[in-house]
Amino acid sequence: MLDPLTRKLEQFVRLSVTDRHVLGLAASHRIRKFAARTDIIREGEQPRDVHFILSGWACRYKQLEDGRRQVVALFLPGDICDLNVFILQQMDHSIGTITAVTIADLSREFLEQIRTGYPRVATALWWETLVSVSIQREWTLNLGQRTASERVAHLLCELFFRLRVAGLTQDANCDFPLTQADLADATGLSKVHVNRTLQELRADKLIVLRERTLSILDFERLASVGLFNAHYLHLEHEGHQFDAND
Amino acid sequence: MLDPLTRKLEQFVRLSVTDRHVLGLAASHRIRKFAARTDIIREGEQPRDVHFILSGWACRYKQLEDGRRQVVALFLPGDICDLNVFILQQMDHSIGTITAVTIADLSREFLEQIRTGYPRVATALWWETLVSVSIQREWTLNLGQRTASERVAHLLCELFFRLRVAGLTQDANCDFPLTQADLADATGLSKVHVNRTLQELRADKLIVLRERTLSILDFERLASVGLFNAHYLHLEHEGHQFDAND
DNA sequence: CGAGAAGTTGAAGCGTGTCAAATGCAGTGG
DNA sequence: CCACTGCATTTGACACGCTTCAACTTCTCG
Repeated sequence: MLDPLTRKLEQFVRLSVTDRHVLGLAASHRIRKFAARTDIIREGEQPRDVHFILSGWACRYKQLEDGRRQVVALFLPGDICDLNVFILQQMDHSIGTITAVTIADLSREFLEQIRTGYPRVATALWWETLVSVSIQREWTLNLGQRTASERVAHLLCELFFRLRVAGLTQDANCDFPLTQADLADATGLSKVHVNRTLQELRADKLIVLRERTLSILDFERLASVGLFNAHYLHLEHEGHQFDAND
Repeated sequence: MLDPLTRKLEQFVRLSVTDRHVLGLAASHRIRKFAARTDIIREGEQPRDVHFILSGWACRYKQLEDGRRQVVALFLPGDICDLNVFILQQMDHSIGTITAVTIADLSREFLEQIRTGYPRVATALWWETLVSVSIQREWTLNLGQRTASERVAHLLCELFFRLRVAGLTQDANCDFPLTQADLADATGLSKVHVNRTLQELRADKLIVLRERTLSILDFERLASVGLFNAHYLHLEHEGHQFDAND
């Protein structure tokens, strides 16, 4: 079994044995665990490390002074939070856990070492960053243009897709620890309306969602309801020019 | 007068004479002009260069199949579009001009040269990228949580702030080439509602906006209406550890 | 078994969208 | 110089998607 960081980056670039070795070391070095519903880092704090999620779900969120809360990104196992954000002086948002989470801290020094000595790994990290930015743009589109049912359907498609790539689905099923309140914060809808929207999707025989498990009954139709097109996830893996030869 | 790319990057990092020299060359090498309301690159195409905006306004936008359109970012003079996006196979969005625009194309080779030989410049480019991603997150918050008048006020504050940093304001005034339709696409509102919202801001003596010129009558109050806080623009310039000594 | 969290339901209100028409403004050609 | 054209802005009336509030039910877990 590959270590998770190698697995993640090989989505983008084929790595050499030494590449894998250095990643395996990095991802097993400093491990931290967090309980569900706690903050890993808060707005205003100074970021120290890059976080690699080994297990569990987390989110990036921003809050307005009056308490309104927007989840601006969701992190699944294998995701990397805030590559090189330590260039900035302070966090402009917080990162909190949804479930219990295990992370590997990747140090500034490690990343510097990658940058200078492991170009393919650096490329893969770049790629991962660009994908997460692309997802951010798609969320902007989601919030700005899609209706409630489109938003929810789109988000479910995206998450299922990303989980599948991470090997965290069984057939059409996956763990789904988000509460309706979480979905509301991520889609910019009220809890009540998320509830009604989910009922609509259930009534249309598109999904089953109960006991923290999601089943997609008809991905095609769900994708069409959510106007979902996976292009923005950039999973093409056609970067053969970057592949290792050894 | 500094060349514009040096000016931009010195927002973040103090550069050496050689740093400036190489940037001056890069930003004067391949220059292209585009008319207003044309596309620089379209969704699905393969990106070739990074674009540095010498003059004019442009935007990044995404469209749904049925025509709904979301502006996900605005580019002002001095902004850089899509740093290193050429790692990806194809554009997941389009970039179009608002006004006539002049860009300098920065080649892949130039950026590679920077990465290996000009670490402070590379850091500054990184910083610029991280800021643009931070802006993207703030827009997500804007669309997800703020009301119509908050959204518009917030956007006006952000643009005025960015223009000021770029030296493109005179006192409380600036050129403002966005139409109400553009504002609608950027804020996820309808044109009609943007119109009413602007009237509200005008009635409250917060702004004057006519003949493509914006005047901010009371920035403090406009910022408070829009729940605007400039932190996310990361203009602190405290990265002294990165400054050049020569 | 009890208590708090998560989910569900109904009713009412409002913020924003939609539609349609009028006005203003700038550029173009006769 | 004026009519013509087209785009941007403005206005009014109405519709509706979503929010809010409040109560109730169902889960979860110590």
